[in-house]
Amino acid sequence: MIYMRVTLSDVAREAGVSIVTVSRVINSSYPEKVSNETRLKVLETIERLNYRPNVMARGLQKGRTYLIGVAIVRVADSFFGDILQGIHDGAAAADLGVLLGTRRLDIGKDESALRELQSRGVDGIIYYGTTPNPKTAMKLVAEGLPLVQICNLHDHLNAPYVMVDHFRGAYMATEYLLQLGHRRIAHIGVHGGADPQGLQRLAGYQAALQAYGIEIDERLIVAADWNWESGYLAMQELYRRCKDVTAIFASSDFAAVGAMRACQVAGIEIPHDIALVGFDDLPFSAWLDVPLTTVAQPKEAMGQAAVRSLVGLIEEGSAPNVMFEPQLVIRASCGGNGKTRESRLQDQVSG
Amino acid sequence: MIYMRVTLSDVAREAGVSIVTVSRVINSSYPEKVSNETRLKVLETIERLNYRPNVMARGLQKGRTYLIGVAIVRVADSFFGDILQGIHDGAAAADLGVLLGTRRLDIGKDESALRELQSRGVDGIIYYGTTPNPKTAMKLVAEGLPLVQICNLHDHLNAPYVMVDHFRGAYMATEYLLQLGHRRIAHIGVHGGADPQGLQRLAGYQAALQAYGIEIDERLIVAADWNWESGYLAMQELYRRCKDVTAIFASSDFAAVGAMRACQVAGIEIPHDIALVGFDDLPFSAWLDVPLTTVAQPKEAMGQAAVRSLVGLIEEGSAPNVMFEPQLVIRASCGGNGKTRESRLQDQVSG
DNA sequence: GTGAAAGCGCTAACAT
DNA sequence: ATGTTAGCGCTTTCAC
Repeated sequence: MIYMRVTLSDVAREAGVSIVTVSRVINSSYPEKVSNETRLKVLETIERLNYRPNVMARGLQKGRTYLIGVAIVRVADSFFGDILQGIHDGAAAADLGVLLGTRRLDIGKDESALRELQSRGVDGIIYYGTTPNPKTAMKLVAEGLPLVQICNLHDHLNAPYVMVDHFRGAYMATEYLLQLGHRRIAHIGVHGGADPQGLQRLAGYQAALQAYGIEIDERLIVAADWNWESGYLAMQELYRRCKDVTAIFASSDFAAVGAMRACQVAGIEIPHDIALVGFDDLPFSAWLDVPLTTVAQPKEAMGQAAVRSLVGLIEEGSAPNVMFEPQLVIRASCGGNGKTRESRLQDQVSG
Repeated sequence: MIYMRVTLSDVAREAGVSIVTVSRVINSSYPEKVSNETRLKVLETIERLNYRPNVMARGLQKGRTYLIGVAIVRVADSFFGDILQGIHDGAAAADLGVLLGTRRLDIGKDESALRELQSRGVDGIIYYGTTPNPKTAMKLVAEGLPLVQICNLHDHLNAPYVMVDHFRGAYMATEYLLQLGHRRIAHIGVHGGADPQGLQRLAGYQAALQAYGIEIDERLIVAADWNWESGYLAMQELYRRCKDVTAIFASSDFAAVGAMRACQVAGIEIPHDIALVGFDDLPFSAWLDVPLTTVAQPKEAMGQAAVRSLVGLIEEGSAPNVMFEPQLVIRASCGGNGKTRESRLQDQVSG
């Protein structure tokens, strides 16, 4: 069977009125411009024919598609999944559709994803950049396409952003370790030039150390990536470099878990031998054998905020930047007064 | 600045040709119907003006949107994330856009998500149902909207499906435990009537036991949900019921991890005291303290297959059902010859 | 080879 | 209160 949609004119014909009248009934923008009798007749016909307005056709006329595009690295990822969920919920609330424009983690693949979204006529784009120099995004902004940056901030991109204060989050994590008495604190992080947020977290780590009068030891800073494996390898590298480390701030929970495993294998006990703090508060972090102390980002809230900003940009032409406060979630991986998973679960179950 | 797209007629005017000619240049369907000179001139103009075709307008004319809708429960989930990634990649390869139609886990919320997608004029829908009686989906199929079911199979829904053989996967998991010598094998699973796949996994578990001449003990079957907490609670319940269990087949890795934690807290050691098998092979399962033996589904491949099926359905009017084979991934949670995480990682790193 | 005209489903502006 | 006309950006006849 061929799929033929019911259109306005079908309804009009069936109801014995003109197309415009039906349109008026549908669009409440005409409160009392249709007689009650006609309105009822039309509504009945719509119901009977199972009519659904064609959003695309409406969009063509209005110059809007009521679609927003999301340009993120990939969706199969705990972190982006939460962000995307927030975006979706926010969009649903604003009657906007969400169009995926993912590209694989390859740096520089922004181009095609963004152009693709533009070509589909999205009203605006939520952009998670992975390039230090986001050329295509800048071009689109220059062309006037509403775009908001999420999580990552690009200096040269003239678009509002929604993100968490990475510097402050890293500072908080490091300071927490310092206050616990640690002095040899290592950092496993992402420092590729392409990742603004990784650099900000590094800077926060360094600033905290300096604030406590501790000299920065480059040997304690190990590069990793946003995944488990790299955290594992980074931990091995770190241990190769120096054995006197008592604490680690990892700039993502992925890396932290990888490091945890490397410790386990090497017979290093967490938190007894080494204290560990992560970043992001990913869903599994609370369910590890040693629940992870970490810096949480309000991921879903950020997704929703990004939609609100984008709507502002589309409709008012401007939107403020939104900076969320990170929050230190203290669990067991630094020992001390941290809550254990067990007590947390009791809270959860009883609460 | 207002965002005004460059249109065909802009290009035509600039290039001094008609709109149709430009359209012909764009659509390679007219191989040699345009003189080389004109073609070059037009292409140059397109480049200069940075023209991008308006996919929506094209769709309006063609009666297609080149958009497919994805109706899944939620995106912020390791499982759905992978599926969605597969769908996205498959769609990108077929030049299709992916529109999100998520609804929260509430049963019966299918309705609005599906209608919303229909209203946006998607060419077809990939559907993960959560209702035993998917009324809206059935109505859409009856109306002729191409729809393929993913992961879950609804008996009364006349639409092709792409999924893994849940029964067989559960059978394999249980048989593995049986071959390891276990006889008191419990099952933590999802048996709500709304979840076809949970029931199939239960059936596979039961069939394996029966094949080995073991009577089914209802006390060993505990209901859970697709999350950690419920696995944790289910394990506690199970242990309350009987203490002689030597193995557990959990019908999702989420539940398995929850059970693992409950064991840890209760001082039960895995795999020494109890062997554990999960289902789904979620990303974190390999990174647990005791890496989880589990039944893997080819999630991304299934997403891609679903797109191919949907394209077939849209373009040919039919598509075959696709049933993937589950695969038992043996790690450490059942002891014995299972690979440890450590050896796995060596493979990974060296390979 | 190229262009003019019609129309996809809808809404806005202007009648009546 | 209802209808007529025009046009959103594009593709598809059908002429030239």
